[in-house]
Amino acid sequence: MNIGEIARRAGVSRSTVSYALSGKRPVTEQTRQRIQAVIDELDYRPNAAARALKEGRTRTLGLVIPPASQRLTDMQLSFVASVVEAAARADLDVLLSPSGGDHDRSFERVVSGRRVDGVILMEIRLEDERVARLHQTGLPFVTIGHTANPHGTCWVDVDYGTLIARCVHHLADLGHRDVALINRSAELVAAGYGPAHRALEGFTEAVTQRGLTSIILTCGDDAPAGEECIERLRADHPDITAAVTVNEAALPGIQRALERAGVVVPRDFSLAGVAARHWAEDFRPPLTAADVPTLEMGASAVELLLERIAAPDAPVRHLLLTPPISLRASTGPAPAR
Amino acid sequence: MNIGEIARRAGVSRSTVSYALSGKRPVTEQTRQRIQAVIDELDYRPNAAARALKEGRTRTLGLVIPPASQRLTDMQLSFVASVVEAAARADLDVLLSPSGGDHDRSFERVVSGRRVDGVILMEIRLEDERVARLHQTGLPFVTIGHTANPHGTCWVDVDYGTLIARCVHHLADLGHRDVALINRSAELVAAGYGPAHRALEGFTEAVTQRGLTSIILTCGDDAPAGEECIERLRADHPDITAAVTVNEAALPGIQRALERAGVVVPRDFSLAGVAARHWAEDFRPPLTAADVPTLEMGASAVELLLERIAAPDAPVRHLLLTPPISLRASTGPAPAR
DNA sequence: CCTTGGCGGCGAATCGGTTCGACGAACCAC
DNA sequence: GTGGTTCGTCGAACCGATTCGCCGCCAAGG
Repeated sequence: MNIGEIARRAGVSRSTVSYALSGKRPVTEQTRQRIQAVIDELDYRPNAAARALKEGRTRTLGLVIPPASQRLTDMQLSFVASVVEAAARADLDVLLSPSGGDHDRSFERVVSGRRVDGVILMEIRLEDERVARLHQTGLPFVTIGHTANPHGTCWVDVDYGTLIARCVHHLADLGHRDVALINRSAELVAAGYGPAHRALEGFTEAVTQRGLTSIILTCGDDAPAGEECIERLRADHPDITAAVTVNEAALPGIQRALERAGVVVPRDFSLAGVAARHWAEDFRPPLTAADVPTLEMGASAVELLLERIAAPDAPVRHLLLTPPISLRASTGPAPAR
Repeated sequence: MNIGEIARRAGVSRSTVSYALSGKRPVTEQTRQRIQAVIDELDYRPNAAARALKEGRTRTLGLVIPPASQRLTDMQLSFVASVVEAAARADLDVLLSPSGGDHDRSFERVVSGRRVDGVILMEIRLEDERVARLHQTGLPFVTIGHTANPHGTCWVDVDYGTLIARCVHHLADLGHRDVALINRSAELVAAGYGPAHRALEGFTEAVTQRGLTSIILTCGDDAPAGEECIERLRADHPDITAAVTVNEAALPGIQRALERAGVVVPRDFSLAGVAARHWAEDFRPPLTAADVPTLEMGASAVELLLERIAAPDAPVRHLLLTPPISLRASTGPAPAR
């Protein structure tokens, strides 16, 4: 069931079948219908490999994900979903490539076997050798998140620094004088993970600006770590009244530890941060937070990538999103001493 | 940077380069090294499309996922991760295809454009037209979950019926006389979603066998639905003492609602079920549950698929897993009346 | 010295599409 | 009737790999 078979049965040449399908040259309505009839009958679909070989493009996007062995976070998953969704809308397929760990073979296959027309990279480190590698190959790519040097690369990101700073200002406005930052895990900070670093920067800046006492904590990406973190915080700083966080996965644990300690939010303790919407809404009471627009980010990443594939030499573009902070019910005035 | 370029620079023919790379015919160590040197220098990697065209296989697996618009559950994500992981180990790439909704174009591209060597299908409905379509195309495939007619198709699944029945027996052994089933959403049940149906079957059978009073509830796949479900349950049946569930995503809400109502688990109320491990462990108190072995299932699915690709006419194989129920702390003797 | 055989390497065909140049027929204008 | 267009179609080249058949060379055996 190749194009030759179709051509033979329809009594035309292979090129005519091709033109009938692509419309790149006119074909009589009559022959077009005859061809279409044969195609429908045989359920023919052109071979993707042959087409890719001749056209020099694969109609496929590569999506590089963190190694699957470590559980993907909800937010990462959400990016995957939105990228796949956006790609499907553009009639493109998505090839997954776990990178890091011992999976660099997969990454190499994808980026240098011309298996894809472009790549979307997530979970960017401040210094990321994969970015260097992609620049080297010349393959168009867009990152979700950005490296220490933001120029020269297309990316989409959330402005964690500004958002965390806004949260701090919000808490300061409410009269809080001591604020803690519940950051991502110590490993991620050590590895130079951008959001963790930028959250820290924004926090430090805002805290200094407002003359607040600050406490900085790292916390693993799961509920037990969140519990443990709040216990640590209350043990070391019993009179703390507010915290900001970028660690959405720890929220259920944070909530549990606060409840167990008899701390009423927001009467005794205010919490704000950056989190995907459902994490914020599932928190009790609902969390005042900037909702990370994962869907929009994935879609934008695909959009930027398609632009870049179409015009590889156009100047790079960036998208730094600063979604508004949704006031919910987890922040209130500082308790009187 | 194609194979011809390498051949020219190394002073050999294209076929020799190919043989040097594949080792399918002997090549002098000397020329092999000369070729390798050129390859390293130019960072050459064979064009995947050309190879796929000639070889007739793509070294790529298709993974059909539910439409990404509806948030994927944790378990689905876990399958995706484990499939990608297992495929990477076999040096295969994974092409993602959202299906359902208006994404059938993507599905069609993947299954009939010979873009992949085989397909893994998840979120199977009891009557699933995608399975029929795949049978029609003759493309090897394996499903995670199975259809109403389990014969004729390769699949890997968890035996929800047996597991839920075991949970019911466990509760009956503890003296509980009234047991509720907290199933998946009404929509899923209506759509003929296998796990929901089989959980119901197993539940009904066990409850009948032990002569218990049963209550059957459906519940959406998120925390708020879980809360609402427990409230409904306690309003309609205030004296209920035990429940089983296959709805892991509702667990946080279930926990919250029970706490709020002052119900102490397991003193006043026992809960058991089937859930991915971390859901069970995050529950307070930790949930007595059969841990769905998602990693193993994904890996097995890939394994079965590879077998099937190698020998398409071999008899189909099934893998019905019945993981043991881990006794944790959420079940106890029925309270005295 | 001639034959046989194994080894290393080469050339050409092939996979299944797309695309370019060309060609015949029909049509119009002069 | 002839020349120029336009339209629809065809044939052939091409994309970049793999693989089959063949050939030349050198060593071993008769």
